[in-house]
Amino acid sequence: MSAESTAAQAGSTPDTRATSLRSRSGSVSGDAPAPMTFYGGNPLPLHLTPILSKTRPAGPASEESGISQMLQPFTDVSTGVAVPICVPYTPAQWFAWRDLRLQGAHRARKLVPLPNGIEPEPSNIDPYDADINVEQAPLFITRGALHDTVGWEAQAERTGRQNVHPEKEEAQKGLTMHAATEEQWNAPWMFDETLGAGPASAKVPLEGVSEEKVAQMTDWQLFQYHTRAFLLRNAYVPLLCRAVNVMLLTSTLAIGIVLRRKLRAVGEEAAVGVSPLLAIIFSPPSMAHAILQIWFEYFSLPIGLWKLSSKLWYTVLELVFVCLWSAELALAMDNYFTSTIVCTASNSPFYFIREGARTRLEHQGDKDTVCNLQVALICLTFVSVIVYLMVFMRVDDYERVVNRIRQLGAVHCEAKEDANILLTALRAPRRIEAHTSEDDRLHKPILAVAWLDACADAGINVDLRPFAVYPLSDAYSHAQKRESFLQSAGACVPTTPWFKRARLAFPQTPLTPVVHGTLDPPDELDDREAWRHAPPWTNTEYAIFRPTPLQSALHQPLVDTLQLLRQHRRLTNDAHSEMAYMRAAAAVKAVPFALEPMPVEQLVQVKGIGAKMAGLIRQFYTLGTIAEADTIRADAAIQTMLAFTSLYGIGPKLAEKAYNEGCRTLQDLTSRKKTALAAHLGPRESLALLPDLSQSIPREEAEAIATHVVALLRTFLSHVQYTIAGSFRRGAPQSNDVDLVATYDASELQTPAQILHTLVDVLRAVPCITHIVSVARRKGESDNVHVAQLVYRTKPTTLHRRLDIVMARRMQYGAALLGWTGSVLFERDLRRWARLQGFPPRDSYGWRTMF
DNA sequence: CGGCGTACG
DNA sequence: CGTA
DNA sequence: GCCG
Repeated sequence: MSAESTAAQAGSTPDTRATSLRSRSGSVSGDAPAPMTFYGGNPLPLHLTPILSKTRPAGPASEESGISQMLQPFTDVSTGVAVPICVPYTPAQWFAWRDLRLQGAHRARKLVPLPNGIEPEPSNIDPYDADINVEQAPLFITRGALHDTVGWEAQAERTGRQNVHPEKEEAQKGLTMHAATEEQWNAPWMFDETLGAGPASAKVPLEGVSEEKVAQMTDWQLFQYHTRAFLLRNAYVPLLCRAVNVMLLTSTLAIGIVLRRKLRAVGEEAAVGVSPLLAIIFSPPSMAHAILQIWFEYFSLPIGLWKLSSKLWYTVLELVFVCLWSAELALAMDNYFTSTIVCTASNSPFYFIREGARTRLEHQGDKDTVCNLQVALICLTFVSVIVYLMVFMRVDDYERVVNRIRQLGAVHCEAKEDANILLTALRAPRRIEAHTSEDDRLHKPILAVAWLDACADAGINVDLRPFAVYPLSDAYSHAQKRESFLQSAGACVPTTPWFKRARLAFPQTPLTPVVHGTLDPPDELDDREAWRHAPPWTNTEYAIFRPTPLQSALHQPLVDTLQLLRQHRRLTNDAHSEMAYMRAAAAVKAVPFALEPMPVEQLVQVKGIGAKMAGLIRQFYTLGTIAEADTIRADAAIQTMLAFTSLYGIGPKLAEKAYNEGCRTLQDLTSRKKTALAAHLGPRESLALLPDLSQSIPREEAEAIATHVVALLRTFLSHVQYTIAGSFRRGAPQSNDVDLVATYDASELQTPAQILHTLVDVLRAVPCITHIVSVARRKGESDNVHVAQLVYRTKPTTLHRRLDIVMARRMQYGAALLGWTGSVLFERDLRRWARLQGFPPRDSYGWRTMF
């Protein structure tokens, strides 16, 4: 909603609006704004909630890498009721808690060793690290700690393995393609932006195999390897095949001529029938055909890209030659056995006396020559037929490839523009260049078809580098610096999942204990008491039981890669797979020891990491990357759709739809019809706001916004208490939106919805909001928590900010705080666990349904 | 092999 | 279907 | 895609 219409609806003239703007701007923080007469409020002194002011003392926020989320009691000041809730904490508090715990203040727990593989090693481990050392604290049986966090009365004593806890919202910066400050932030996604691709001029490396591996190979393996590599990569292999074909035809022609001349010389033209003549007739067109095929192979459009009818005609032509040469073969054989010069021996079953069987060939040697030539003709014709049939098999191969693509769940695109990977039988770089755009070559891996088979055999997305028939961009090639098993599979097709082999190379290595955050104890350790009950890292299925750092000190790159895969699953509407990746990423992020040296068997023991994830993790630490992630990064369609979803109201479905309708830039989206999905923030406005909204908000500004809004709230409402929730509350140094959870005096008669509406009216009148994305409707009194989604901006010179204001009744304040602190995974696991415990369903804030 | 968070616009 |  |  524009400022003008807002002002008009508020009934103020432009002049008074300007005045009010000026007078407010000076009082954003600190002194309360002048009471607005028509609301008759009673402003209260401002005070910040402890969460932000205590856990985030002065200092550069970016240096923080502490644990961000734990279950902790939170006392409702007004009622004195303990409302345990998760709060963020810093490395300082983490160490403080650990100290307390070592002093025996922590709750009792029983250690259960991991089933196998990880034996406690009598090491000189710093006892201070003991509880985050997997060797000593892999699994726990603890008392459930959650019941008391949400006001459920019953405390079920529960045993459960606990572990993995994560967070989910954090720096997904790597996925934000368009930074508003950059030029052309709305430009379509480009491969080289993502991958830093250079000109594809490098030679395709033939080997991915280390010298040691080669040295270990037997001669036969070496031969096989080189043969495969040759057939797969050499540009002249098709030419060679055709050359062999032409040579065969030439020989056939020559033999036909020789035979014919020889017989003609003795007046016995019909001695071996007409097969030599036919050979002479068939050969020239066949050679022309072969040359035509060479031309097709090296100069024309690839057959795979032909129109269907052209392919059919091409096939028919092949068929014609198959027929001709089959006929010639049959005839030549018949002529041989029924020849009047009797080539067969008298003891052969094919021998029989023919009427007038005789020969004018004067010498037995001449007769033998003729017979041998006829045999040669038969053989050559036979081979020719086989060669033609092989061509047919190639045609069949195309169908096979298409089927295989379907089997693998991939999509076969008729138009190569739609594809993100190009498969080809072509080998000649020139020719590949001739039939792909530079765009294609830069953006899309061009692979031999064998890659498909490798993927099918291995059951995973196999490293595509060894199958490239055209130089890949740097991003694909750089990881080759690391030696890998995938590469030792090289150009050949792996027949077993690669991780089965990889196991051999990763003997069990001692685990190195590592601690989160900085090792230097912080200077001041306040709030010791508050962290008394913080749990150590535990191997649990539920995120809610585990402390999780905002960023993993050990695995952040891996976490980011898994998150990328998660995004891909989201865009491809695979919700459950997406969740698995979210869980896995979160699990990895929370793990306080290095996963890099661990073999698959141990990785799998981490809850949330299964066979596939373990394989991917091994792949990541072996190759330096995950093959599928590279594919995704190079996938223009995915990246484009990802950018689309950065608009408010555009999710996976709409992004896909728009992409299929031809949209390639964010601008394209706005020109689409029927796009206004979100109530007051359609694609057009969302796009206009994106440069602002994609910029992250520093904590200081979040506090300023909260202070300002609450000041306005207090002009008409008493006993306001508030907290900045969301990722800020989890310790994030910056975020993309501000979640403000507020509550008020329990004796107040107005409903949260009414208050919210009043507040929004005030905000509009100020004006400090530009858009109202949605506001709760005025409903019955039973609505205890309501939400307003706004776009906040004080003056035209500042950035637009997404602001969610949550208004909760006092009874729901703690629950609302918990609900709005997140992360998403935390919320889901909280509910999952609660349901498992048999807690009755309550609503999101503790009343009707479950959390 | 079933289930995977939940409410609301 | 999108968002929190 | 993982877990029970």
